[in-house]
Amino acid sequence: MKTGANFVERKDVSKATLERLPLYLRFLQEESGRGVEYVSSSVIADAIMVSSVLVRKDLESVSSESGRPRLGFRIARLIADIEKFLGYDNLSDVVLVGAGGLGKAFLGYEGFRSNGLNVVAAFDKDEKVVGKEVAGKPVLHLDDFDEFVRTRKIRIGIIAVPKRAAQEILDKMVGAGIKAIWNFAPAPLYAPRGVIVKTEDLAASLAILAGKLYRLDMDEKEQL
Amino acid sequence: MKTGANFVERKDVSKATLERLPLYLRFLQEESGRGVEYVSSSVIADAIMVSSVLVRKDLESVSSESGRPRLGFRIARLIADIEKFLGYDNLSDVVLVGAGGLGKAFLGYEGFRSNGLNVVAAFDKDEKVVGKEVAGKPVLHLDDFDEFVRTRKIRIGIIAVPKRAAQEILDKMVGAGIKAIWNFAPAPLYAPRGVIVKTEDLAASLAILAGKLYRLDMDEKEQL
DNA sequence: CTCCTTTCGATATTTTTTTATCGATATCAA
DNA sequence: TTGATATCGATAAAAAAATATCGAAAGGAG
Repeated sequence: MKTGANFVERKDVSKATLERLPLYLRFLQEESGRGVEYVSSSVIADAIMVSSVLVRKDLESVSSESGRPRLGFRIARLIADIEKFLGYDNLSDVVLVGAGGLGKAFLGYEGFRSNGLNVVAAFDKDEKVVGKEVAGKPVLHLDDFDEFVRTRKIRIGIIAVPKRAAQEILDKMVGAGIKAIWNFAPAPLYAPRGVIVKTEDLAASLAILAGKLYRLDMDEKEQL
Repeated sequence: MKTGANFVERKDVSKATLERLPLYLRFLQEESGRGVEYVSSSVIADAIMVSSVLVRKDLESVSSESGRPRLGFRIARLIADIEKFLGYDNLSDVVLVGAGGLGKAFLGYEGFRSNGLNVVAAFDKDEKVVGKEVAGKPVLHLDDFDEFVRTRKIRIGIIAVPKRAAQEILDKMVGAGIKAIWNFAPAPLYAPRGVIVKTEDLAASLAILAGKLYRLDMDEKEQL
């Protein structure tokens, strides 16, 4: 057999590190907002609930400046470094396909902007929503998708359509030049090499949580 | 310093395995629906985009029956085993706090049900939404939260409120006896031991995707 | 100025997760 | 019946990620 997923994942930081960086960033921004100038790895560690060694290791890969003994890291610099590494310095435009419940929620979701992301428009086929605005963002007809994306050179797309339509939308996105896709349809999708797909299975995520709870209960019973 | 996160995570399966099981389950259910009776590890592997060895290893931890050479695994049995392991055999009731955009989306999200989860009601303070129904689920006032949860013995909660209210809601949930919390507010929350919290940072997730794309671009430029 | 404490950063170690390999076995076809 | 082969499961190896340890440096206290 062949070994599966062989996605784009260059650069030297681990996937796990990549997932922690935004958490560090958020914490640092908060501290910075409160006037703090320096922060030690253990403070970050406690806030994020990881070990301080891990924090230092993570920061090492992105920081342009060493931490200073007895003081810690310069927050301002750290923020700049992480943002640069994550690509937040150029606000990324994002398009969304599917203006149902979840789609609308994204249009209004606070916090994208602060992470350097900008959902510029939604697309749908349903005449009932096309032409309207949600949270100030236009809902356009899917027929206009291709041109819109091409002319704006948008490279990030969110899929929030029913399962059965998801693959079709993905293909459409790829055809329009989109390079990174965040998929919320509960279906595995196939994309050509060079296109990054992250499927976010909400049901599965919640299920994992429920599963943990379940097995926790079991353990408790065993102990009695 | 102290080593960080020390959460509930007993039983022998790895976290990574735990995250793949629902994906296997979904795939198996689809196949089963199409009348297939047996499936080999490589077929699952291809669908989920992992290696077949990994699939066998994962299944080993939960399956009550060995796979059969040349045939594969009995789908029906596998589904039952995974569901049992994940705790899907007792439909878990879930409550949601925050009936804004994201909250409403969850109330209507297809796919929870099929994963053994049942969002029974939403709670909010906003009089404009309280008393209404969304996707057939009632939106109740937050004042009734405690009683509702206690009498129904609900143990899973979803937080979909603005950041500033999140910790308060978490405390309320814990007070009402909830043991597992899925948090969508972009804030780190603190919970007592024994309560599982999974913070789902949508902005960060999208940011990670954008970051990958960004660094991919960088690499391409370097190569030219 | 000197000592003390905090914190870093480098290295080594452990743990976890994934992949590779290979003999055994059960089904299918002739 | 017999042989070919897809597929499993066990074991070993590799890779990846997290943790432990410790000397060095830098700021603060006396």
